[in-house]
Amino acid sequence: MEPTPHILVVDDEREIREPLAKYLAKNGLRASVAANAADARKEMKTSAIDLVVLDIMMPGEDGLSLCRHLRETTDIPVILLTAMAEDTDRVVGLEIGADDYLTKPFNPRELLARIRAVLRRANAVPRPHEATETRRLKFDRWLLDMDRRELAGDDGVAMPLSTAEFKLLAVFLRRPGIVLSRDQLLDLTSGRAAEVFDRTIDNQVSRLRRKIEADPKNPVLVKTVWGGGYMFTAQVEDAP
Amino acid sequence: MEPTPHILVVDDEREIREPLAKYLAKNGLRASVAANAADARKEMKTSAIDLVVLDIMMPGEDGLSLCRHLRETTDIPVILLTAMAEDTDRVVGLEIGADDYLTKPFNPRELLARIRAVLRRANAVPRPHEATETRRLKFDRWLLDMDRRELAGDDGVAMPLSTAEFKLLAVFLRRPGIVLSRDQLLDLTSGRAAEVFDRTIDNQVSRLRRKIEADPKNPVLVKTVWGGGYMFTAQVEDAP
DNA sequence: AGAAAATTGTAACAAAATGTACCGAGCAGC
DNA sequence: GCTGCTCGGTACATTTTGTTACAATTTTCT
Repeated sequence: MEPTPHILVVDDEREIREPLAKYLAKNGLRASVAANAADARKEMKTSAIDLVVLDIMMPGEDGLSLCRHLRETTDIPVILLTAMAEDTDRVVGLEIGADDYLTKPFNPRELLARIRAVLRRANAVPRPHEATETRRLKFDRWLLDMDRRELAGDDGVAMPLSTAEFKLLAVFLRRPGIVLSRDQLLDLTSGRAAEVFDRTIDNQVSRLRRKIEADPKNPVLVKTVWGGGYMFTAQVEDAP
Repeated sequence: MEPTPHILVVDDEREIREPLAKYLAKNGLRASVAANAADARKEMKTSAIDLVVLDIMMPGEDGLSLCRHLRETTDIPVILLTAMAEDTDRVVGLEIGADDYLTKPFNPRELLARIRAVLRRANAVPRPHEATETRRLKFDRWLLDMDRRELAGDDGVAMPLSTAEFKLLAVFLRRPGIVLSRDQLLDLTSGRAAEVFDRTIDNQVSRLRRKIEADPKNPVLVKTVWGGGYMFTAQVEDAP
């Protein structure tokens, strides 16, 4: 997949953040930095981040909050940095779903080892629908075969999908009931980052609607959330 | 973006209540306090509370009783504080339907983390298969599907709602019979704070009325409270 | 009561965001 | 090469939303 994993280091202390990024870059990883949760979110919108190293104690939005957000809206692995080795912190951090944690001060070499371990684990454990299990998904009056990349109606009639349409639909089916911004969708479907003013997703949504919505003028499956993005709103279930 | 959640701390000990509210306020939450269950009820009638932190052991009306009441008449999340870590307490508290609990003495940071977790859970659009709660609300002659973001009349005819209209209606339905100021509504719907003189909410109420009121000139569902704001006055019930 | 002030309703306008027709570059297969 | 399809970019129509202005309404003040 990815030749060089891209790590995002989020820490409000420049004396931690910068040398750490340099160290990671020196050891064959791409590294970006962010000084707070807001910057981190921005960075993740424009770059395809593979793993986040996150300081739990930061001014503004709490690290825990960002971690939980990541856990719930993406499946990007997170390694927490915490200043104190208190039990409550460990429990809370892992409850939220961090993949690992380190207590400051830490040995950079150990962090590197853990990053590699987590990435290995993340790549080994397949994402939900890239797994061997659910290869056919049912929604509304449609059935999508992920292997054949074919969409068929209730009546068995096939609806041909282009590659981009299939990818977009697959992304939606994996995240029903969640608002996805255009940036997220662009990143998730093609790995690109939106430059100036990108209407690509609008067009693809328009094309997808034309194929799967009964009445494309009044979309029911792919709702647009004004100022937010798009949301897939339909029950999705496995079809064995 | 996100409206500022408003937390109500109910505890009879001032030494707990006050510092806790200050701590929450410092961490980006709005916080009110109440010393007993009666005050808590009063406070909830005048403010739009998003979450209640409730000490289970209080003189007068019992905390458990208030919790049960909240659970049965609203869907405002509750986090219980309990002095004893006994099994009976945990069982009783969760049976009643508290969303979480902590045993005193507790780490404020942990409470903050749990508050955020509960709020996120409450705000998150649930995945279809988790959607066993109340995602369809009935009022007057209307039925609002929170998942599909669709409003339908008694006769089944759909009434299209814009994003802002849907958000406003959803906020009202979650707090029937409570006066909401324009500031609160602006915060709850769009997360904005009113600058100089903002008639945005007036307009959105006007537009919403045009769609859901039988006679928009004589509104029955969304009453205006002169000098106070607006109040939704209609029975709201779950529609399974 | 009547006048004045405060507050609300909403039409009208402006700004922002979205839908989609169309065009052309790229790319596969022939 | 040619043909047909895909897909991103552009342009323009449409929709949605915030702001302003002013009339209507309610309260307050003589």
